[in-house]
Amino acid sequence: MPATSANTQTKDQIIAAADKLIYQQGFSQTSFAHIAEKVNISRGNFYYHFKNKNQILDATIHLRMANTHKTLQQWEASSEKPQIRIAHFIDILILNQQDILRFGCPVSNLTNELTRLDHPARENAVMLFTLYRTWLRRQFTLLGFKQMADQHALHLLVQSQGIATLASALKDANFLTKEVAKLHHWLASLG
Amino acid sequence: MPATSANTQTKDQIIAAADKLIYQQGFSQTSFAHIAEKVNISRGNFYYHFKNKNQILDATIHLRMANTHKTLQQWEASSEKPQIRIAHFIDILILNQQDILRFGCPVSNLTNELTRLDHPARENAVMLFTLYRTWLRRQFTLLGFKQMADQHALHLLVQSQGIATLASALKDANFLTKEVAKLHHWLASLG
DNA sequence: ACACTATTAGGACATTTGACCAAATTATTA
DNA sequence: TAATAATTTGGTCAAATGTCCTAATAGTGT
Repeated sequence: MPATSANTQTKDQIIAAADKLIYQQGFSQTSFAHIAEKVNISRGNFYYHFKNKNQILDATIHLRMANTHKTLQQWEASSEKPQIRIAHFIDILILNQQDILRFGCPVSNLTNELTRLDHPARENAVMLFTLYRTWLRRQFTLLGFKQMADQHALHLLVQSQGIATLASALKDANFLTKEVAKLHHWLASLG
Repeated sequence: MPATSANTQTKDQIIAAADKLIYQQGFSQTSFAHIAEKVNISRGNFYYHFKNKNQILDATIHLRMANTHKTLQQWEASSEKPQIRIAHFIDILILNQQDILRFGCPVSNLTNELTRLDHPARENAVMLFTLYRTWLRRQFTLLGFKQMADQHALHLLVQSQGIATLASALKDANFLTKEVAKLHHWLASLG
């Protein structure tokens, strides 16, 4: 069976599988055996692409940061109106409804785990929060807010975190839908 | 070295240590070796008091349920005014500030982990949420709310979860304090 | 065809884990 | 004190884990 071609093929597949498994099971619970099974490679192969398990975690976080950056740019390009852009953020709760109900929020999950592990990569995980916070703050600034921009950004982060946590714990899709509607109303009442 | 006396001495110590370690490190990351070190017993001793690791988890959850029940009763006895009772709930974010900043909320942490582990004890962990929800709903009912009582209860749970998550991720005690003040204002504006 | 590099496979290793057990120790009761 | 029960110890076991290493294989350029 010939290798399919590209240089980073296997490496990217490992990162993609790690990304998904870390979200679903957590970093500690995600073993090389699990990833190897998903990607169909041998365990020993990892150490050609990565120095150790922590480097896979780093690569995963960098992948998430890149994806987040891309998403934020798409939202920015989707409209000139900050309200519409911000609405996209609220809607990720709906877009990822299934996953959120099953596993919760990937950002807070990883941050929380790395915090409790006292893991050096914690800072990078927190940066995913900061990415959203900074972007939201900018949108609220464009909306005309000055001092309140950051508070509004944090408000949205608090709400989405609380909603995701409760919806996942109660496994209540209806609750999630209604809370998202509330958030949209709040956003509309601002402009 | 003679055993100190009481029958459930060691068993209770195990559960207490497990409770703390599970909060700080998570259930999976809490090993018998960890607990044994804290309680100063041998690893083999566990299987005299518990059938397996899951039974320690069960005991821990039951301990938390008992403690929560006791706390709710104390809040109820603290005042005739539901607002004051509810205020106690809000204040646990301040009371447990240190721990929350370091480890997050113990209820959602455990529920989230057990959910992602597909662990049978998940249902019991969720019951800790339900305990607070039901109690808060009753207080809001006493406050005069009927249909909205449960929504208000969920609102408080969402807020406290979001605040705890963000405060822990950002490690920002000031943010936590301010958000708690907001919650108190919201509560005052209801009555 | 040949040599050289990139990639992968598979095994070995030490460590940790939950689990189990028999022997030793302590406490209780007759 | 002697006998019985309650409790604790320390060791063993198999499975899983991250890490490391060497040999095999695939790909590339001469």
